Amino acid sequence: MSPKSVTREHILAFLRTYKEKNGYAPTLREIAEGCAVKSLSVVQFHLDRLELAGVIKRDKEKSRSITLGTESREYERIPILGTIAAGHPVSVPDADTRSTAGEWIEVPLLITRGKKDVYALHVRGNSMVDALIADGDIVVMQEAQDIRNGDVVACWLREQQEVTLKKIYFERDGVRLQPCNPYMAPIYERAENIEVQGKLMGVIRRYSATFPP
Amino acid sequence: MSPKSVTREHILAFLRTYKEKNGYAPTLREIAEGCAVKSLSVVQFHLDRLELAGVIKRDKEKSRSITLGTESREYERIPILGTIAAGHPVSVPDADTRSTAGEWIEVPLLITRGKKDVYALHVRGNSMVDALIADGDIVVMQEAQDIRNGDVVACWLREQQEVTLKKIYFERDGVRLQPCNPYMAPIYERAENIEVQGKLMGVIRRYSATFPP
DNA sequence: GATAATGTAGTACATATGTTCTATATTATC
DNA sequence: GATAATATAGAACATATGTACTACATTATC
Repeated sequence: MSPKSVTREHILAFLRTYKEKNGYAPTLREIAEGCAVKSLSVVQFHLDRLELAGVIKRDKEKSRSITLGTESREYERIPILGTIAAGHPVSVPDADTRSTAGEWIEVPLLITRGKKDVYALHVRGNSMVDALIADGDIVVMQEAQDIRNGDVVACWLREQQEVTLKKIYFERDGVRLQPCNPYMAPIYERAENIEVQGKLMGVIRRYSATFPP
Repeated sequence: MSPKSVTREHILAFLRTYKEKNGYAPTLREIAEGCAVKSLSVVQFHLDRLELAGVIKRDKEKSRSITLGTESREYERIPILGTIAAGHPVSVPDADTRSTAGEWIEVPLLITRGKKDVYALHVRGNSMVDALIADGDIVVMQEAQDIRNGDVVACWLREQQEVTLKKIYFERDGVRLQPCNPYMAPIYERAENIEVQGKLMGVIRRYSATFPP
């Protein structure tokens, strides 16, 4: 049997764990040490083969530039697919385009509850303070399906050309949109004017420490 | 208005797009070139600030080791020490009592930034909507120390006998408390009347699944 | 067993890259 | 306007890091 190079497999495994742990790729010397290989050229050799096989990719003369072809997906890692702002509808890439999303965030199970089709959006601007959502927040959303009374949804108001985050109630004359801020009054819309773009699952806010106001 | 350092924001944006495009982080020189900054030390300077603010993380003397806060895959388990409500001061048990805390929550490192003395509180009531915090939210706090201008703090107003969450600014005649809702006006208090009880680090909100109204 | 294919070691080198220092400009604060 | 805080520039430096080359060992194939 051809051993298929145990060292090569070892290097590949090392790459995965190292990137998982550190968030960036190792150097040739770190690989050599981590895989008990005594020579840099050996690492070069195997990396060349791995690259030829299309398992990894790296850029010439750039340090720590190894990227893995297979991205390990795991746990509660969800993609940050874009930005939500008042004047723009939420546009979410197709499921297949999603793998290329650059930013990810891990959110508590408390929020996602293990649901599928969950993604996150950066919040830009202060147009959603009436939903108690601030500029810079990250909102966790689920794709619009099975919307029920009381769900907090992002909906696009066609006439007004804006996105709003409100509790939704389907009533006999139309739709009631209730702000999350209990001190604010609801608005009423015809069903044709609203387009539900996603269901709100949670909010993650972080107060930046050292930035001036 | 304070510019919030346009260069710093630029660098942060550059980091995001570069990592998204290449799969690994840029070097200091690449950042300098990409952000039209002429000096490496300027890049160093801003990276230090960004790291201090917990937005990025990087490892000493390692090239291309910048990771974005939103990529952090780690969690921290922190105790939920009690409840924060308008009419009651925040009472936090001693550090030694803490191990016996019954409730815990896992929060993203994005929020805690690995700091010590971090704990969580349930929010009860709607008295803090002006801080964009809703009934049922969980706030992540840090014990009151090293409070700086612009920090969001929980403070007990002695005269009024109430807790409020506001951005704090120490000015020459007293203290300015600025609501997080940018559409609301600040209040001014004498320093003797306020007692800072903790620094706000983050908020976790979960929208409960479809309770009827 | 000869020969080629494959894998490993070692070393030298150029440069890519983070660090540190000083000096100067710009902006806030009182 | 004086003083501090913040931001930018420039250069010198140490080393981290990828590359290139030769030599030797191990395994496969006939």
